[in-house]
Amino acid sequence: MDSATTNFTDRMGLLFEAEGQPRTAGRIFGYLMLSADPRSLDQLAEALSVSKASVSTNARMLADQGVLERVCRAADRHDYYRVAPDLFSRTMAERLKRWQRFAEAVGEARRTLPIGSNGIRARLKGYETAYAFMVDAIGEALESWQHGTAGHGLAREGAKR
Amino acid sequence: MDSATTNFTDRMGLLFEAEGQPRTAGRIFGYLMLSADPRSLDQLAEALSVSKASVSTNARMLADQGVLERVCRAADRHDYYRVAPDLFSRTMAERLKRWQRFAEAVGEARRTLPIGSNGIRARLKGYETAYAFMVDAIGEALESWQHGTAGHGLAREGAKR
DNA sequence: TCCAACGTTAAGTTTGTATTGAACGTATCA
DNA sequence: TGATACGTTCAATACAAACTTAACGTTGGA
Repeated sequence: MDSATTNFTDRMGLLFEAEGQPRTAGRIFGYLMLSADPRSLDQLAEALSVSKASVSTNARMLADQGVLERVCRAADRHDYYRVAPDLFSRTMAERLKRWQRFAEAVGEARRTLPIGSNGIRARLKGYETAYAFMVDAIGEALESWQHGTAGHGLAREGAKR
Repeated sequence: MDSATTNFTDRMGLLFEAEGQPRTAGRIFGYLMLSADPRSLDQLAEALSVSKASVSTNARMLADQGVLERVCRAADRHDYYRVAPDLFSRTMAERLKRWQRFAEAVGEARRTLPIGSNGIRARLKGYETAYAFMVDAIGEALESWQHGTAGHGLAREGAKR
């Protein structure tokens, strides 16, 4: 494993950690980002110097999130993982979901707040409007990216698979 | 403290936790979201049943991030905190920064990868392009929101202060 | 000049979470 | 039908992060 790969791998570990995810999950992701081919659990455990149990848990979690994809080869009992072809869309969608959870909480607070809190209610409504606007804008941008109408001159993500 | 406030406060604690931040930070934020006036450290500690030290640390961290704002009253030695008037912009800007850190790491990997990894390099370039596109789109959306040209019919955030 | 009320910092403790090694269940091949 | 090679799960451990109590430095008032 070359030094560029090591650097990137560990850096991803820290970035994931800052987002509240296990460091190992980030390192798996980083390593797979720089892998030409899908990797088996054993390969990952070996390359990252972590137990196979940890790799299994973290890789499956990332697959559940849509960050990784599990691929099977015929006549091969190994599980292989790679970065999801539609990583970008999935990540964005996940982010939108989180913001929506926030907006939902704000909306519920606004509706259940005791009477006489009109100033606060107005403020909350403002936040809801702002987030709805942004979710909308991002959703549209995502849409236009996926359909390759963004004028960036590249095939859309995952299109060739 | 009414039940709606308690619910929202604790819910924010959990949402913050899922984002990798201390639960107390989220609860402070939630409580201030529903407070008509700025609150002192003592008030926060009392309302949230946590030590003043914890409130001090977390509130200052949130202020550093631009989530909260520290306000001073003349002839009063207390620090007061409130939710930042431009919370929405600041939060979005923070998110963009995080994505940029990710994109920077990808770019550096692409440039330092050993020779002969052309397939990977192309893939990385694709991710960089995608993120650049999205950062751009969000930046523009943010801009149009701030200038009140989004057609939402509301004054822009923080405008009245 | 002392005292009291702040916010901050530091040390110690607790709590939760990630990782590990081992046991388990399953499937494939001899 | 064993035996082996998988991935997963579980209990125990190790680790890291957040909170609390206590000490500290500073400021304003008696």
